[in-house]
This record gives sequence, C-alpha cells and structure tokens, in this order.
Amino acid sequence: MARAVRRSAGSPAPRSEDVARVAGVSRKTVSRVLNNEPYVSDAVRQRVLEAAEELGYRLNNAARALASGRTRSIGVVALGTAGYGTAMLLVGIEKAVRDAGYALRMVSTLDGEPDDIARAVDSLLEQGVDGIIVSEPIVEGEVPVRVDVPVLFLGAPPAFVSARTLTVGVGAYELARAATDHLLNLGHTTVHHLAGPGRWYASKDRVEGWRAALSARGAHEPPVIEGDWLPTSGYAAGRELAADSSVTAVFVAGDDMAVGMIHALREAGRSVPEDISVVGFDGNPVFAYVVPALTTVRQPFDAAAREGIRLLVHAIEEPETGLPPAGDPPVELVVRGSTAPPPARKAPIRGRRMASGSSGSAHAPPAGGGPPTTD
Amino acid sequence: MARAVRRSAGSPAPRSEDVARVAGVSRKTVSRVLNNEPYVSDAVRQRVLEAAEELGYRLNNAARALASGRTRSIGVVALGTAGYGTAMLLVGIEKAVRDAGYALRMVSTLDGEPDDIARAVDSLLEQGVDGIIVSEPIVEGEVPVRVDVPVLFLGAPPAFVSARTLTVGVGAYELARAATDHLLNLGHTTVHHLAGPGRWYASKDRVEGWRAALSARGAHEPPVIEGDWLPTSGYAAGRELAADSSVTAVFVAGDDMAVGMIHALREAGRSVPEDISVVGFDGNPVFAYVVPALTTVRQPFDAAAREGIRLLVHAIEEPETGLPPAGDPPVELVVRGSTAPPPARKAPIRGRRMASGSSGSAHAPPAGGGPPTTD
DNA sequence: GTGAAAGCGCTAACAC
DNA sequence: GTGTTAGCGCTTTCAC
Repeated sequence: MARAVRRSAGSPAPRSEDVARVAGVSRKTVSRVLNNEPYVSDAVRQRVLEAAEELGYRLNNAARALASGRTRSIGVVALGTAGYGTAMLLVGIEKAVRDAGYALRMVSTLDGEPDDIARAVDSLLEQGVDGIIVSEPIVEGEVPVRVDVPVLFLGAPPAFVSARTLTVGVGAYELARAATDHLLNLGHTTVHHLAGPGRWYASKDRVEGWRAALSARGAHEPPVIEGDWLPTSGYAAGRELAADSSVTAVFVAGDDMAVGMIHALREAGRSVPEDISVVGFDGNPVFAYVVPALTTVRQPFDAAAREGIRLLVHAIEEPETGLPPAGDPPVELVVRGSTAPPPARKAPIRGRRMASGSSGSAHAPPAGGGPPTTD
Repeated sequence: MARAVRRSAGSPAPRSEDVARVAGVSRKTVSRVLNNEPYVSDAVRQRVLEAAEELGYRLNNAARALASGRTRSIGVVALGTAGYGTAMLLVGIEKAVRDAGYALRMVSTLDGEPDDIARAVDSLLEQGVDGIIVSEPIVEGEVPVRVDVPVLFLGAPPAFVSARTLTVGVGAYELARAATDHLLNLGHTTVHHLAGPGRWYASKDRVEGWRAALSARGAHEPPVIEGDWLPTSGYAAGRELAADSSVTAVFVAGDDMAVGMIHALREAGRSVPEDISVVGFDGNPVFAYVVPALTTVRQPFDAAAREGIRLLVHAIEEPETGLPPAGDPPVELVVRGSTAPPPARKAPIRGRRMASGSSGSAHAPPAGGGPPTTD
C-alpha cells in the first residue's frame, strides 16, 4: 500500500467526490467503504477501493472531524524530563494509541504545575482530541481547566473538575513495597529511602510503598531524603548516608539516582553490597553491566500504557457502559549484585524471597563473573 | 487564562458566532482578532477578547484547518527504540515545534524499514500536517510515498521523491571523529569501532567519522564490529575484543553499548582504561557515576531539533525564499575515566587535546576520588 | 476598519 | 444496499 504515486505534484488532491465518480457511486457510498460500514456489496466496495488507490486518494481528517465531531485522536501531556522511564512510557502510549486506531498528539510540559498542565490540556483541546492522557503529573492543587472529553491520569489521582476522569496506577506502590521487602528479607533491620521530589506523585507512591513495608515489619522509619531524579542528587544523598554508620540498606526511587548513590558510597569507603545494599527503581537494562550490577524493580510501562488506553478508549466510545475490570500488572523484582545481607549478622535461613506475585530473576551475588542478569 | 470555567457541562461548545454576537461584531471580525490580523481597532479587539473569555470559547481547529488548508501542526516519525538519545531528541523536537507555534503529531515505528516509514508518513498526512520530520530513519532504498508537504530528515539523507525535502545532520560524523581523535591523541596506534546496526544511518555517519580520523593519521583500520545499540551487544563485542591482545582503544557508537563492553573487558581480565580505552557516544550524564566513568561525546540534541524545525517551518511558511544558513552545533567531547594512554608506550608529551571546536571537560584520570564530571 | 456570502471535504439523517 | 440533502465552524474573497 501507499505505492500509488499517481497524480502529478501540481494538481489538487483528489476528494471523495472524485473517487465516487471514478467508481460510479455516490459520495456517501465512498464514505461507507472508507469507514468500514456495513450495507455495501462486496463488488461496490472493491470498486471504490480500487478507484481510491488509483487516484492516490487520502481522506481529509479535518473535514471528517468537522462533520463527525470526532477527531480519532488522543492527546498526551508528557513531562519534559527525558528520563528512561518517561521515554518508555511515552513509547508504550504511542503504540497502545495506534493499536486502538487513534492518532497521537503530544504536548510536553517541563514543570507539571497545575497551570502548566492546564495550558497543555487546553492546547490539546483546541487542536481537537477525543480523549486526553496525563502522564505522571506532578500535581498539587486542582488543574483549572474545563474539559468535555474523558481524561486519564496515569500514575496519579485525578486533578480535574470533570465528570469523566479515569485513573490507572503504574504499580509504583507495590514495586516500592517489593523493593523494600527484598531488603528486609535479607535481614536488614531497616531501609533508608531516597525519594524523588516531594511534589511529584511518582515520589509519593514510592514513599508510601516503602513506608508500608517498613511498618508491616515494625521496622523503624528513618527520615526520607529527597532527590531530583538526576544521578547527581543520588551522589549527594550517598555522601550524606555514608557518614551514618547505622545505614545498611537504601531503597532509591530511580535507577539513575541509585547509581549516583553507589558511587558516593564507595568513594566514601563503604562497599556495596557488603556494607550497604542499594535497590533502584525503573529497570533500565544497562545497569546490569555496572559494578555492582544494580538490583532494581522493573516498571510495567507497556502494561500500564495499554491498560490506560484501553480504559480511555472505552470511555470515549462507550461512555455509558461500566468500565471492565483491570488486572494488576505483575510486580517484577530484578535481583542483581547491589544487595546482600547486612554486614553485622547473617541473613535469615530461608534466604531470598521474591515479593508477592513477582517473577524476578535471581542472580548469584555481587560483581564480576558471567554475563550479568539483563532481562 | 484558562480560568474561565463558565458554561455548564451540558450546553454545546460556543462557536465564533456566539462570540460575535456577544461582542456585537461580525464573525469575520472575531476571526481577525483570533488570528492576530491587522485592521481591527483596539477597542473592538478588546471587546472580542473579553467576549471569548467570558464564553469560554475555544477555537475549533478542524474547522479552521478545513477552511484554511493549513493545520498548524507538524508530524514526527520517531523510532520506537526508546533509548536515551531518541528520547532526548523527541523532547527537543516537541519544544521546538511548540515554540514555533505548531502542534505535534507523533507516529512511532519500530523498524524503520522504508515501508514502515511510508506507512507512518501516510498516516501523518491523513491526519493532516503542514510538515513532517523524520527522525534518524533507518533507511535504505527509497520510501514509497507521495508527499506534498516539506519533509525534514534529521540525521539522514533524504529518501523521498519530493521537491521539498530538507536535511539536518546531528553532527554524528564530527563527534565520531572527535572521539577517535581523542584516542589517537592519547597515543593509541589505532582505534577499534563497535558500530550500531549497519542499516541505520546513525551508524553509518559514526563509522565514517571514525574512518576519517583513522585515515587522516594513516592508522590501520580494523574491521567494524556491529552491535544493536543495546548493552548486551556491547558485552558480546567486548568478549570478542578482549581475546585480541592488540586492541588498546575502542570507540563505541552508543553509551549503553560502551558500558556493556567495559564490563566484558574487565571480566576478561583487561582493565579499563589501563589496558584498553573506551569512548562512548551520546552523553548520558549517569555514566559519569560508573567505574570507570565513561568518556563520551555529547550529542547536540536540542540544537539539532531547533535547527531542523527552524528550517522546516521556514519551508512551510515561505516556500519561495532561499533557506537561511545553518550554524554547525559545537562538538562536545566529555573526557572522563575510561580513556588513557596505551599500556605499551607513553602518550605524546603534548598530552590531551580537545577535538576542534570542542568544549569538553577534562578530568583527572580513572576511578574514585572526588565528584565525577557530570555536566 | 468592517461585514456578507460562499465553500473547504466530509458525515448525519433520512429517503428510496 | 444505495443516494440526497444539509450542515459541521471556520476562513476566504470581495464589497462597503
């Protein structure tokens, strides 16, 4: 398909009327065929398709949208921070949107303040979209905008005054909990936490998962340290933590920060994982190749995107129906070399245990020796 | 702005006619004001703006596009590979597009085969775009599609039968050359190269830059090894190279692969940078925190995106005018710990030298000791 | 400076 | 199964 390079550059683009004339049918019949509507005989359908191909006809979406009131496109408000996670999510969203038969319009916003999000949503609405997906917003406070289309919040509670908002989690709470449990299961008496910026929902979920794991064991809860997702802030936090000899385990809210932290820890003479264990968050495969290979939890980007779009499309196409139930994505803990039992006492006999529902890949302890666990 | 949350959810969206009535003018005048056209008195302009605000009026872009023939949006064909580089470029493109007053439509394609690109371009054209930007396509062969709008190829030669194609490089050739020169300047007699997949233009440019640096010195050119951008392929190539005792320097076409390679090298008992130096490509800041910190070249993502969009928008808005000249983005070499003089003989006295036009940050040799060079 | 009329290319509702 | 008639909400052209 798309091989018909017929008409010369100068002539105006063919319209459905031209196709109708060539096929010897009415405009409406062309429309029926192009929209896969029933009640068209196969013979006519065939003729129309051939005529369209021959003319190099391409549907005019602006006209279609104007006439039908539907744009067949979905808008995404993405955060400008170009991390591994954000990128993976965006790609997942694009694919899910395309598979659902919609086009993607994208607006990114650096800051994610309510006003920024409002501006982004507004511009999407003006372009024309049938639904909006707001990806991991940093919100506090209500977003001041009027919306008539369904809006999906991915990884955050809704922040709109709208009858048609949806939410899909990205499993951050469960993942944070699994990461912390992993450390506790190794025998650490408590786990420190380097979080993302406090105003991000993505941070909050992880803090809560960590906190829940701690309190379920009655473990002492150390103060949260706050980073900014960048490796530099992990490095800074690592210097701080290295000075506290009671620290034996840290759950870090992002792989990049975790790598920065490990660097600072080792530089300060604390070895990882022998003295201090570190677990990251994201699942970037490259960190299987650093020393020590990073133990982390893998975010289910694709699953979250697919589920979110499924809900959103449902809300667009069948607003009346109740939403079908959603299955939770699996929690995946990837155990590599940056975690071990604490130095003082041995790990409990039962050894390593995966978090509930996990399918993590176990891996013989620390650095060097054999191809790393990459998957 | 966007604070006007007036009309109740049920009522139909206001049209320009409603605004005209409230402001006491004609529809055309409303259109003039909204499009910033001249010949409207300030008083009237003000009245119209107020009426629009009061009604919570939002322009209908489909209608505008249908009437004017322009959509005010630009489509991007992105590669589905969610690497650091791709993500950075995409974010840069989005911002540049928005700053130019256009909206972004995105289609990603996993494979980048000519047919995939054709399909992607076709779907963009159907949605309606005033211009298209194809980001680092993997092309060989001509893309079979008819296009009427300007198309910009970012980081690749044009692959279209179209009168209006543009190209903007991403500086890969120069960067590859600078990376290789850095190694040669350190005293290595030759430099091996781990490339990306042979069919990608992004790979070819880098191979050529490396080759040029080598031949400018009359250095022997070892066979190119081919990876797939993923760290695993760097690891595999590293195992191969480790077996060859003559290898002292490698230029790797991506940071992730470089990290994989270093891991394999060290695992095989070859130390980096003492035995073998490795330079990456991309400039992901997190690799300042691995051991050894990765020497790399930084891609000018934002500059390339801005320049590309500038050209594209110019081609859209003033098709007749000759294109304004483009300034080349600076070549940035980031010297960190993974490169050093070769083991056998000492480096030339003049020491390290930056590549032409570079602004790389020098950094005292290998691992551990002081915060890494991150910028 | 401002307005009236026409029409962009498609789909909706209904007739046949 | 298929065709006819009306718009969708804006910009254009040209008159005033």
